[in-house]
Amino acid sequence: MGTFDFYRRAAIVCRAIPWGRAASYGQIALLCGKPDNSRQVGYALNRGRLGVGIPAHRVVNAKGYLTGAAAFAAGDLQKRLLEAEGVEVEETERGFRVNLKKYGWHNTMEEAIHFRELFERQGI
DNA sequence: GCACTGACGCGGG
DNA sequence: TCCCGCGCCAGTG
Repeated sequence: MGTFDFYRRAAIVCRAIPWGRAASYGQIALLCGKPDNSRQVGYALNRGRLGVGIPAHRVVNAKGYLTGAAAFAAGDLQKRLLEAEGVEVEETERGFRVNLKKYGWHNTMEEAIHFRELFERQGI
């Protein structure tokens, strides 16, 4: 799988993040079949490589920090978008943070298999 | 090819 | 829990 296909997969996975939930870069990379490519997920979102209609505000780091907040139009836009979906965002010394135990997108085995088969069918 | 970068993640202390 | 160091990998000049 090349990087182009990886970005196509990432776009599909990101669009599947449920309303009111948050997913980590590594989690998305894993669902795309490349667990070591978490950094590429951040790169793709930052550079708009995943196309339009991507709920980028639902992507945070593994500890729940909104590490991509600076890339939004306003400093607190990502925070407000999450709160508008009912996701509590805590303000800490080290930045905004969400509790992934409570608001994380906890994937089931069926979900992971679904994506794998979907990518297989689409040849990506 | 080389060095450096970064919306990252993990394990150890 | 926090803080580091290290590994990771595509992109960039």
